[in-house]
Order: sequence, then structure tokens, then C-alpha cells
Amino acid sequence: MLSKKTKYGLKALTFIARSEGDSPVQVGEIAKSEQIPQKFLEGILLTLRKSGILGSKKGKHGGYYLRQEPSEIKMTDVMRVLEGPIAMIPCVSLNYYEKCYDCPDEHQCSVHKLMIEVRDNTLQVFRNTTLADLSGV
Amino acid sequence: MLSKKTKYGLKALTFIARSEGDSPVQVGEIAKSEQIPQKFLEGILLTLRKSGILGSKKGKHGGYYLRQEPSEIKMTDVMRVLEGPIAMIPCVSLNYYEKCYDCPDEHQCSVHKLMIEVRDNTLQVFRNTTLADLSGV
DNA sequence: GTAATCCCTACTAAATTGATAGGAATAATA
DNA sequence: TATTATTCCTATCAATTTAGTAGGGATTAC
Repeated sequence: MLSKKTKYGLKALTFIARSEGDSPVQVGEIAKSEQIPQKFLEGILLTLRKSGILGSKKGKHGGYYLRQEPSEIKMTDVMRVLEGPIAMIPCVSLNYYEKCYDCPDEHQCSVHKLMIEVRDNTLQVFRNTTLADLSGV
Repeated sequence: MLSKKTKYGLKALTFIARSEGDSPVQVGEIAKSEQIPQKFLEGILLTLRKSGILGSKKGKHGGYYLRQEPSEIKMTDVMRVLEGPIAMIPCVSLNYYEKCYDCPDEHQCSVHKLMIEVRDNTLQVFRNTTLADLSGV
């Protein structure tokens, strides 16, 4: 299941991409428009900022803005920040690999083989999709 | 993340497929060989039996067996029984559709569009993979 | 009748999720 | 300088899910 965090994060990014203006976009504005609990969204945008996807401006008239063009922001990066590893199981994760304690030889593991395929297909989608595709910008 | 339940279930099915003999395969045998807690595995195999993928024989010399040839057992069915919906979000689920309470028009939702693509790609993998592919039988 | 096996229910500890609360730090502006 | 609006940070919490354990009933082979 996609977490609410990821869902809200994607919606917020889309909203920001569509609000391309001079001034940054405020959390309250996004929260209200997308029906997301504001305090929850605050934390999500903070995560996105710390990961380098968003920039922020503090204080009055502050808010968030994209650090790159929407067409440069790939879903692989966004999803890894929000949802974590793309692989469904650590033993096939490119970025968070971990051996299965119960698997003597993973090249003979049926689950491993299947999950490699799922991962590759999902990766292909995320690599070929940018925020521009999501937001229509 | 793939649950342990699903991982164990897939390994057990693979084991049973590879043990094609006259007599059914016993839980204890699978648990020992695949390093799965036996009581936990019992419940998983029960689920697979109730869903019609496995058959069982009770009593002494009892155990579990496949109801179809491995090449007839599709991953779509297995995954739905073990892991639940294949879609990452209910609003793109074919079998467990649910509207997002916060989404006025899902055809304009960026998350929706992305998750449809992921779902289609994952479905393609599961539709084209059978237990025979997993077990090499 | 005994032993082995599946079947079923109930329980539990730990982790995760989806928040909420309160306030510190910062910046614009009157 | 004081006020206000905003991001930033930490802590807490309730509900749910996950992974597993426990105990015993029902059924079958021998």
C-alpha cells in the first residue's frame, strides 16, 4: 500500500509545480486545496526539502518551491524519499540491499527472481515519469 | 514491502511444486527445509487451501498438494490471496476499488495516473508468471 | 486406540502509520 | 522595534498491521 505520506507528498509536489509563480507556495494553501492535514503536510514537505527536492523560504511570505524544473524531477527520487525502497523486498533493492537471513543462495530463490522482475518494471515507470508528467506542466 | 506471509507462502508453493510425488507435502517438512516457523506456516497454507490454490489431506500421512499444474497457477491469483490487492492504492484497484474521500475527480489526480501505470506493469509481470516459472518445473 | 497431521481460535509484542500539540526560529513589514 | 506569518523541530499518541506463539479439536492411517 502507498502510504498517506507519499500520496500527500505527490499531491503537494504537483500543486507546487502547477503554482509556478514568483513567490513560494505555503503549506496552508496546499493543505486547504488538497484536503491534507496541515501539520502532517508540514512534516512531509520538510522531508522533501531535506532531501533536496524542495527549497524553502522562512518567515512571512515564506513557503516552498521546486529546486529543479518539473521535467527534471524523477519519480525514482521522489518515491525513494517519500516511500522508501522501490523494491518489495530488501534482497532485490538497489539502494538498500540486505541479505535474507533465511536464504542460503538467493540466485536460487523463487521469490527473489519474481521480485527482481517487479522491481525492474516499477523502476522503468518511475524512471520515465517526471513531475512534469504528473502535473501536466 | 512484501510481507513475510507472502514470502513464506511463495516459498512453500515452490517447495510443493518441486516435491511432485504421490503423497502430499507436510507442513513440518516445508517449515524445516525453508526455515519458516511452523505454526506461522500452518496458517498461511490454510489460507492458500481456502482460496482453492492448495488442496489438503488430513490425518496421518496428510499434507498439502497443488490443485492445478504449476504452469496453471498464476501469480496474480497467488499474490491476491497472500498479499491482497496488487494496486498500491484502492482507487486504481481492479478487484478492491475504493474512491479516495479527498479526491473530487480521480481522472485529474496525479497520483492516480502514476499508480495506474505501476499497477499495469506489475499486473503484466504477475499475469505472465506461473508457479512453474518460479519453481523451474 | 494411538500417533500424526491438518484445522481453528485466541492471544501477544513490536513496529508502523497517521496523525496532533506546542513552541522555537526566522523573516517581512508597519 | 513590535507584530505577524511562516517554516522548523521534537515529542507524543491511538489505531492498525505484522509476525509470531499457544493450545487444543478434528480427522485419518495404521
